[in-house]
Amino acid sequence: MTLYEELQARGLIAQVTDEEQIKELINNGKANFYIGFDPTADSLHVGHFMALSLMRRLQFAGNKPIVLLGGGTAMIGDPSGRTDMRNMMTFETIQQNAENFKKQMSKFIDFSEDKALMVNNADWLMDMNYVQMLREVGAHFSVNNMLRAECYKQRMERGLSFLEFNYMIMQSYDFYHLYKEYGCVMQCGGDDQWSNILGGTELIRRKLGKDAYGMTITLLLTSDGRKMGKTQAGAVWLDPNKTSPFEFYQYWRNVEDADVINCLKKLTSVPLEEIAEMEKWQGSQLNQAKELLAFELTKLIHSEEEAIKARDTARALFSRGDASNMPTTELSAGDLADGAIDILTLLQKSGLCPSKSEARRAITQGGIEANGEKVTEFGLTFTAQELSGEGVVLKRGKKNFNRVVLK
RNA sequence: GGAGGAGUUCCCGAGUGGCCAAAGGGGGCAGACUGUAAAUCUGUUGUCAGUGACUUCGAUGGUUCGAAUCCAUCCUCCUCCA
Repeated sequence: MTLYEELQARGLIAQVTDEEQIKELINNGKANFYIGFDPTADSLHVGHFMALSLMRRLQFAGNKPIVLLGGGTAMIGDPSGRTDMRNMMTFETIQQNAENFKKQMSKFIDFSEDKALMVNNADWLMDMNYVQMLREVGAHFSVNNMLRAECYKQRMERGLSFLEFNYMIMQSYDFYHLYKEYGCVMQCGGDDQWSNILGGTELIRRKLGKDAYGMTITLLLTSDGRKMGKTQAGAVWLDPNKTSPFEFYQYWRNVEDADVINCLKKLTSVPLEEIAEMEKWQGSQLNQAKELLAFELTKLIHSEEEAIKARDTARALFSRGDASNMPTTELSAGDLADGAIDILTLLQKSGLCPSKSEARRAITQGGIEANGEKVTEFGLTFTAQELSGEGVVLKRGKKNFNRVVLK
């Protein structure tokens, strides 16, 4: 099975500009390609992971990836797929975010021996001269055409600033720049990037008379059409300080039945034959598939060691209700009043409940357990002694655990 | 630049002087049922304190015993005209 066929079989390819040429390029490891990431947050999240894993697959087949950090484009803000305007970010924040991205990416992409490249478009976009830019690049864009692009269409009703309108031009210029500087002939990205990518291939053709290619990957959606990787608390981050390996593991362990197979195909490297086997599974047997998904992804993002810890903890928690690696909150002596602490404060400090009022409600509804016993009174307190050593294991609902230990 | 309209609690969306911490829906959380799934049903959903207090309806001032609701100024967004 060729690389292209595999990508197709996994359902990763959304749109391509020229199928034959792209097959030829990537199957033979001849492509210099790039994917852009705008550093608009301080960590990568699951959405970026799709693109990174595509990059890995292509690199594995001998193609050379170029990671483009959008230090410059983040100053504009991509309107694609957004219904509202982005907040403007300062240059300092963006550069800091870019640094974080860099660190996280080097875990997935092999940058050694010139096997991959990382560039930042701030290096060429920030010093751009407006008039020069308009004459060299702006002249090649038709506003009529741009307005027809899906990403702008959606915004025509809600409002679109001139700033954001220029995003496509910036991204197109990036592609043109990389083509000239590094011989980058292909751009990949999420399917929401399709029109921006076409802008680039078009610009290259008009200015240089050369062909360049584009390929988009499907967005990871749930069976009912929502974006995956979002929780109530926000995105699922790849940074262990923002989303702990255990939480990360649990997110995937808890995906709906209808989504497991799709996730396995798109996100993991589990062989397609194995996945095909699992597709026949029914009912509770799917839990094994979910466990595999969670394990594989945690291993990939964090490490095998973390994945094992998370899996063992989860298994222990859901079968016996105790384990060593669940999220832990450390208290200091200063948190206690008269050598003890009440359950409401404890729930709040552990992060299981955002406020004492909510802690109260949770207890009223019978949703709180401490060391395996249902809590029924607000007045329950724990002494320093009870909190030392193994500490106290709090449980909210069925799946939220936290151990509180006095340091 | 001119003429209108709108900004309500996580989201949508009622509320036009006291009965409003604010209808209804969505989402979230919890309980029951389950497979750490979905669907369904029930409860709950500003904060702090055990029947009460405090903060909230774009912002700031004002009128009033009393305002999300009235007035003034400002900010933001939308529609139409230029």
